[in-house]
Amino acid sequence: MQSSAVSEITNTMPPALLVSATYDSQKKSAVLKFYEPISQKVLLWTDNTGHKPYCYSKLNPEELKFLSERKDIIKLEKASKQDLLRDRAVDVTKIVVSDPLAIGGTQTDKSIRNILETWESDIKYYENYLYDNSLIVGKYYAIENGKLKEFSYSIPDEVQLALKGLLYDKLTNVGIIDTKEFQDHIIEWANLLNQPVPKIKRVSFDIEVQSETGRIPDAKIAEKTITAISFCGSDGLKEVFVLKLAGKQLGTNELEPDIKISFYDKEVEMIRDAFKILTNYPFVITFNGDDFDMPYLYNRAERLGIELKDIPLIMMRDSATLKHGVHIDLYRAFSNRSFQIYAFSHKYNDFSLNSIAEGLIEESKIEYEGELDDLSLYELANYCFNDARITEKLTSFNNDLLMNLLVVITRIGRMPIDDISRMGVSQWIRSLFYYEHRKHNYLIPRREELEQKSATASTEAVIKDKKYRGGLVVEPTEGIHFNVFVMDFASLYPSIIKVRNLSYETVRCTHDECKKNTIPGTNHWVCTKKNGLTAILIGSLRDLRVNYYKSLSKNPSLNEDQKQLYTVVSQALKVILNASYGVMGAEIFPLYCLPVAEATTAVGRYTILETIEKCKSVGIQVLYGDTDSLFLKGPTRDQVQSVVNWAKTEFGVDLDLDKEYRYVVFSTRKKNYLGVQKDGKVDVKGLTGKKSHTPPFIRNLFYEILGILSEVKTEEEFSQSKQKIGDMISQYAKKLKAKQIPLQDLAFNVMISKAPSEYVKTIPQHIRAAKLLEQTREIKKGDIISYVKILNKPGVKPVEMARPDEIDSAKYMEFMESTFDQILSSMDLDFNSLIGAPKQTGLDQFFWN
DNA sequence: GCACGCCTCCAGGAG
DNA sequence: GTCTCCTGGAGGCGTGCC
Repeated sequence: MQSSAVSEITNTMPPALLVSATYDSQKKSAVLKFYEPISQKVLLWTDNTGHKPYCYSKLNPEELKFLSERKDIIKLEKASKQDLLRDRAVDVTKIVVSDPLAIGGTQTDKSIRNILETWESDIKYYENYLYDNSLIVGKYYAIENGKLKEFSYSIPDEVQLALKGLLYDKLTNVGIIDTKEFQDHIIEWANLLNQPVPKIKRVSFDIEVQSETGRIPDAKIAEKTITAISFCGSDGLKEVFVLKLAGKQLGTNELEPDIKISFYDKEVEMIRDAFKILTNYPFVITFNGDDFDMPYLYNRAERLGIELKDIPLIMMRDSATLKHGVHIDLYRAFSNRSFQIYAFSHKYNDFSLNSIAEGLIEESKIEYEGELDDLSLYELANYCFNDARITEKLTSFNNDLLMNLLVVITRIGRMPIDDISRMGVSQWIRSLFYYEHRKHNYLIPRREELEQKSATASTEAVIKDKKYRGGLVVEPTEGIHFNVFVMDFASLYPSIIKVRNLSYETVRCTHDECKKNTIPGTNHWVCTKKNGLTAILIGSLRDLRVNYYKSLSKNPSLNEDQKQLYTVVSQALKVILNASYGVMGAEIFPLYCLPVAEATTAVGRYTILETIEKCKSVGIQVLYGDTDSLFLKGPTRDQVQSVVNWAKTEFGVDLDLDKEYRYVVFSTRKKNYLGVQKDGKVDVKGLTGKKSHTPPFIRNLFYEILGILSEVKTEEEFSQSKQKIGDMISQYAKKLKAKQIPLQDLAFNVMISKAPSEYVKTIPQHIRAAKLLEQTREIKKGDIISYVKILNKPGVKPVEMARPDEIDSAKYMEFMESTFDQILSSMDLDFNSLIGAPKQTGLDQFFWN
């Protein structure tokens, strides 16, 4: 008999991490999920305080009397809330109900939010429960005598000391933010974020299913047999189940010796055993389990006659979870753009398990010839286990980086960890803001109340169809520049939000006397009487990251584990802060407020423009700049310091030295440059040669050229390098002309961002190729299409369908020319003369000679 | 009929 | 389903020329 990883809490619980919350529709109560790190179990706790769902109305209880006849209405209660938009108290009626569906159900004639104008009726019940009880997911709690109690680990002295230093640094509080309220927030954040993150016990699993050629099995029907199930646990479990099928070769066992393999005669027995393993772990990890593995297993189990009570899974509208444990679908987590860019620095380009694994952990899926169904049983086992192993490794590399990040973001967003892993930044920030509203008894505004503010934009975007103007990009100074300093403003937009007190309720506030506190370049003004909620929340997180965690993560007196935590916290803050401005300008964000986003970028442009003027006035040449960065040509330390000090006192922003380049090459193009740092490291920005869709042979040539450039130290060496570069390019050009380049290396790799049929306005090249591919296999959005350019008809063909003799070499030469001109033109080199083509006729001559 | 210029769509990237 | 700014390739369409 296996012991379950889960148990119901009766009366007591040792300190455990609050990880998730749900609603139990049978018991009609909120249920909390705790992870207890010593027993490594999930503990369930059902509310015993009688908390009930509710929403608010501005009608008084008398006017709402007609509701009291309903059985699902418990009571109507007078309440007073603070209305931030109008800066005054407001009387409301709290409508308390017995079931969340009474408020937000789909029955249009019954659900209260459909028949009345209501406030705070679009919040999930378990979220309400968390907010009302000031429960913070990711915090430790204990239970004594049936009562929930906060639990805090003590923080090392040197960490507390660093915090004090931050609070007494007066310079960090330029602006009108009230020091006391602001500093209380900082302390509260630090105490929460400094709590240790426990090791989370987990298992990953993966299933394989029989399938027809090119068809993806349907998880809803689950009519095909499950042939293998593999598991990989953080505790060292390595196990794979394989179904013996008639006519299948056994093959030879090439599994690593520590992997346990079991063969089954009956699929249903294999599934039952799989359920035993899954219930034995508090956390279950999958790759695409929401859409495939979990529903397939669930529906297949049902189809094979396993009773519902014996299936430990729960299917929801667009996700899947466990009755007791927590399910994290890594496909959902890694698809989050904020994670992809800010936490994992764009090391993977698409969201397939293989790309993510190659980019982050240098692992890949096992390749096989032919069909999966043709593999021997041992081969299948090996393939299947490898997927589970990679999936687990994606959560454990870098000392459990991903798990730790999720826990820390959970703390900031006050949101269950399974929701954090599935939802975007706008949802995280929504949750954080709702929590804060409840904490201070502020009424959360309805969308319509905020819409009035967003109706009028006062700036015009540079790009057509955009709502407001964004960051400023300085025209680069063309040429090669030696000894270049890159300065950047630390968290510019969050700094602006803090210093200018920006928030939905403070921008264009109701007070007449605030109207003279204007935002440059707009007709907006900002409140001078009250601190903005956004300014406090984002501002305090910004100060923590910039002044505290960045240095804590390098503090030599701390041990590795501690430093690790602070690095993770710093990264989590980076993710949140980078998104915080953007959501203010996103309609899907419930507190969307266009003037806040507009004011933020307007002040950003003002700040960088004024700083450029300041640089000029102290004699520094500014070569380029983009939004929050400045490229300075050979400034002295003193010059830099004077600008830094000026920016701090004038605007309250931190201007930091980001990089020193030995030299930088600019063309006339914005967002396009190449820089070589003092240690020879090459930075390439925006150039086509680097882009992921560029054919490998051009990208390889591009990187070889960068290799040459990284060696260059002086202007003389630079001239010498030109010869080498020329030789290299003409060598590749000759190969191309002679058709010696393998087809694979000629392929453009472009992602299809919607279903092929949805391209109606124009048919791009990769879609033309995809349509040819569709004849043999299914094409979904998110797939990467590999195609080559050919001479005939549509001009493109999928690589696997093309022949070497139909390649359009001239097209490739054109692409090479434009790609390398991006660097060559500003180095005084000409592509055509490099490859030995005559000036006038250029490419044509080169080709037909 | 076809070269061209102009605009739009699309993808990928910087910040 | 955070945002705007920028580049480059190709498709689509109208215009004017032969």
